[in-house]
Amino acid sequence: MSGYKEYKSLDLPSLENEVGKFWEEKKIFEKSISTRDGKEPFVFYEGPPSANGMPGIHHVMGRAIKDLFCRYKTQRGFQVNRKSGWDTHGLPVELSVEKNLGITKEDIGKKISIEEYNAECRREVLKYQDAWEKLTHKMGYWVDLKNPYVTFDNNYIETLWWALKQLYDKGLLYEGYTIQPYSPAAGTGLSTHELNQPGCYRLVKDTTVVAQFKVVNDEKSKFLFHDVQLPVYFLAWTTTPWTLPSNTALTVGGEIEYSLIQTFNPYTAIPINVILAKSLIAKYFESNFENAEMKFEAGKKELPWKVLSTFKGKDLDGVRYEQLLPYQQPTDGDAFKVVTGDFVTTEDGTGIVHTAPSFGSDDFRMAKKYNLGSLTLVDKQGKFVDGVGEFSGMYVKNYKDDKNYESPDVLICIKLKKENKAFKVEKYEHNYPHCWRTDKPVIYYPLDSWFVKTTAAKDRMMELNNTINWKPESTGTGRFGNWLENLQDWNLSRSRFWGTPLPLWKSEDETEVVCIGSIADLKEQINLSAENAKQFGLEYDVQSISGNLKDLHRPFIDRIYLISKTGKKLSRTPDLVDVWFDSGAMPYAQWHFPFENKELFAKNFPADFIAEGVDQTRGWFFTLHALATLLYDSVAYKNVVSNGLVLDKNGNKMSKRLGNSVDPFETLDKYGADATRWYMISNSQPWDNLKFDIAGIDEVKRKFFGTLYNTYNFFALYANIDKFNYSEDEVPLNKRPEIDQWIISLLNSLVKTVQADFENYEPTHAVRTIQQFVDEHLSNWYVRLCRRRFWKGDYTEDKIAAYQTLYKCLLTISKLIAPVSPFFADKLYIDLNSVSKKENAESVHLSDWPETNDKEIDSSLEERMQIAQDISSLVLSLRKKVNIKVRQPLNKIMIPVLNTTFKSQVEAIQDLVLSEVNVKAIEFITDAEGVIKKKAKANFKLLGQKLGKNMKAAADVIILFNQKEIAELEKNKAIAVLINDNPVEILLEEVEIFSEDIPGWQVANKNELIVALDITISTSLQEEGNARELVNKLQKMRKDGGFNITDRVMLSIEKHDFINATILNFKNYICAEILADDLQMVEQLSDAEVVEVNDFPIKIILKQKK
RNA sequence: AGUCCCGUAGCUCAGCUGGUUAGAGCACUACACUGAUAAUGUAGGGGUCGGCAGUUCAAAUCUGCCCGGGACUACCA
Repeated sequence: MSGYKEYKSLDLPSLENEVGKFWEEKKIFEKSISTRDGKEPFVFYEGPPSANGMPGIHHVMGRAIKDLFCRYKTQRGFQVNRKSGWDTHGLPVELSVEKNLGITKEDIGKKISIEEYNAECRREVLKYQDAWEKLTHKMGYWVDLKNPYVTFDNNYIETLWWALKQLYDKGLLYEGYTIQPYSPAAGTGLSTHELNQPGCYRLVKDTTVVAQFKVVNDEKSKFLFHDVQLPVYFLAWTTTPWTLPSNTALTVGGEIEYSLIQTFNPYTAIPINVILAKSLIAKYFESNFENAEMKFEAGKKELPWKVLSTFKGKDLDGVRYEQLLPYQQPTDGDAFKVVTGDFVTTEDGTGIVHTAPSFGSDDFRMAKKYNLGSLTLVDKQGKFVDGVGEFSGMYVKNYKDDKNYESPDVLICIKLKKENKAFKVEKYEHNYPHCWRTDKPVIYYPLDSWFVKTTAAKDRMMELNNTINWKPESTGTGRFGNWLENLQDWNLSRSRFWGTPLPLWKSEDETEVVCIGSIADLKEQINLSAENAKQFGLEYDVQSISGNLKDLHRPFIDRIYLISKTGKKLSRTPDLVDVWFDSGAMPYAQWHFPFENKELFAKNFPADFIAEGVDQTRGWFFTLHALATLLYDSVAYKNVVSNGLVLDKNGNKMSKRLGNSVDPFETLDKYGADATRWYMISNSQPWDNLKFDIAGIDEVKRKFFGTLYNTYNFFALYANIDKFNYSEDEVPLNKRPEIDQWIISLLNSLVKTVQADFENYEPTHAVRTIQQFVDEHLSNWYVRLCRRRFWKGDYTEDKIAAYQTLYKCLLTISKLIAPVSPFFADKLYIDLNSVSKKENAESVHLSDWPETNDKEIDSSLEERMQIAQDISSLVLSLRKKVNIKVRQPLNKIMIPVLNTTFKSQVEAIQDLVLSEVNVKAIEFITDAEGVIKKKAKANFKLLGQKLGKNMKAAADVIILFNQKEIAELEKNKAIAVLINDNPVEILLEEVEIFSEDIPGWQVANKNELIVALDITISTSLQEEGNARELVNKLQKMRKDGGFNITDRVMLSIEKHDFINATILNFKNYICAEILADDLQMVEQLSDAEVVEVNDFPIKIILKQKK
């Protein structure tokens, strides 16, 4: 029979390689699903990564979390399908293609055809697929890579169309002309997601101006001119002076108080009256010069001012003013008047907001509400259109990196200053969004877009969100909840090339719109178009148009046009769909639902579990949720883990630029996936950021895997000698020694804890608990104390019990760690099981989660063992204090006992302790002898509630209780005392009674436990100590001599006064320990080895018996 | 600017619903032990629990404000 595999060293990477090959050959992953056929599914959705970039170490983190719960659920008996996916559309792909080809957006369709361009994107997008798959295998992430969903797939797109059509039919898809972030440099609108790439908002210094808008004196405004004949101006602040030519209104807050102030223009010194929010006066005027003499020179600081009147914003409603920069006038509505809006604040500016409907969304809203006209005097390239005087053709920001660039912001301010239209011009530092791709400032610009009316389902989305189990909870209620509360409609349109085309066909006059929900639908529309065309005598070649259906991307789809029944030509709206729609619709699209797999979909919706980075909260987590709510009035996922970032060891973000990023392949190659995964999961909660330190992986490897490996090797070594293969009947637990019962009890508790933690998506606690069990309890206590049981004596029931116990612990551990460290776990499982054949699973990942047995949990035993460990630790520390090595036996330890339960607890573990600390006996000291002095201490928790304010005084009283008082308390279970002159009865259970030091002994204590050690060494103890020392040296000689553990030996020792008696008295012991068949004392030994035994040189010859 | 998370030993982190010597591992130092040996044990130093206030008999723990780090959100003129 071949025994348990023994190992020379722990080499995780090569072990993983081997296990990985085994999984592949035996199709273990496939079996982990197929063997669960018919079982309850546990539905997991894989968030699709984009394979146009290399995977990073944070992907290992994210995937470790996903993998561990899927594996765990499999062990629990669920069937866990894991379809992989690739996110293939979107700007990042397009941009890297542009970069590769050295082109810009404007070149597409000119220098390169859309067809070629998109073909390039298709190639680019899976550029690193190999690397991703390699990482997947290497890190042991189990996901079905053979049948991934790919978002550029026609089938996938068809489902997206279906979803869009559903929304369209429900009236949840609409077209709107709105103000959106727009990057003139990139020539595209930007999504909020893109705008919120890290670093997009940057502190910039802009030239800002408080402009003067001259009030028209008429019926409405005459209250402003009542006292004075001076011109009156509204003061309005802007950080974007370039929008001033497009100003068509001013917005005030209806309830905000405004003041009319008499003063001078600081630049021209022309006497003026100005209007601004009362609470902001101090921002522009110094209190020193209030009501000063009305005299001012340009450039001086002493600007006199005087409040003439104060009124509410609503009084200004409808007041007209003269256009500030009259280059062009709006034709689409009223203009140049004051309106009221609730968004106005008095935090900065003047409380009067310059309103340019084309360049701000609040502005746009005001324009809609008050039917204001608009001026769009900047084109899509970001330059002023013709007809804006000297500014015509100028770029509003330096988009072209022109060295001689002059900012229109500055020029406009200069102009306004000269014309007595600027009250204050200054540089101002503020956050402003920039295009993440071009680094250039974004402007807000009116664009036509299609929206999903997510606001319609806002309340429902919030309700459904409350049913989702978020880890951590705060992300769900806080970050996600707040986001839902402030929900805006979802802007779907993207004017790009590589992505899912919007399935909308429109007539040129925009009166007719068709939304297509499937390829069949489109075919039908094409056939209908042919009929309609015939009716109107138009040409329409069904064949050539249908030829464009093979690939639903642009440009083919754009070539399809339709003819409506009124004879109008309908062309496709050229926009693409936001890529987040792609991934948000993956629950449906991954199955090509509803065109195929209806049942499969029904079984796999919603997901039980998803996990991604916290940065996906407003990304994937949102789009999944929004679409599920809108389409199915359901959540898309029931449990979601949002993990934090992986930072470098100093807590900085990893970036290629800083050179502090960690290569996942290198890490996995060097340390292995198991150690890396274990480190990541154990080091910090998944939702906290991980400060990734390579040294931590090393520690995990040594501390955890090293210990576990050592424990296994220890087991294998002796089990092989004894040919233990678990063929014997199970030794009943109650027939096994206490220590076996104890470790089994702990093991049961461990399984329970770990199981609960995994169920609650708390992997970190689970992993730490396992680690503690393996290190502290299994290795450093159980194995350490039981070593002799394994290598001493015959193959008795006790020995079998020891093997069975340790085997069970190891096998159970292999199952518990399988979700987190799948390779090592499987190796351990297979190595154990291949000899015992106790289980019939081929791999730990096909095995079932261990059962727990509450009857095997014995908390009083666990408590006892804790006492044993404490006593041992105290005795060892005492030995250390007096410098007596453990090999030197001592007579006794003494322990004061204050009650009988404690005494019986110690008696039960007496033998363990005695052999552990090498002492002959435990002596119990009771207070009957009067040796120990009792003390009492308040139980703060109990007494605090009872006494409240008197707690402190009571504690002081109790600690001073004398022996008599304590005796009374113990006898009567209560004692009456005076606390702050109040009579109070203190109950026995409200105090803790402990003993003070034992006078005259070497004592040590831990909390209430006190241990004293008798350190007198008699001659026989000394001899025994010598014997043990000698045995130790002989064992070393055996080992150095390369003897096998089971080899028998012959021993000769040269006589020496120091050792003669020892050998005489302990001959049998010595021989037994070192497996000597013969021990001879000789007068003189030549060629002998000299060993020091307790400082005396002893000559010895040790020979292997042939 | 708002929302959320984090701040405990040199490092990485525990410390649950407030309760009296604030813990563990790593690292460091010293000493032991050892047929699990590229392990193990014991002891030691090292903390104003980010700061300030409040609630309470009692605060690392609850509340408020502030500081520092991070994430997310944001047209704030």
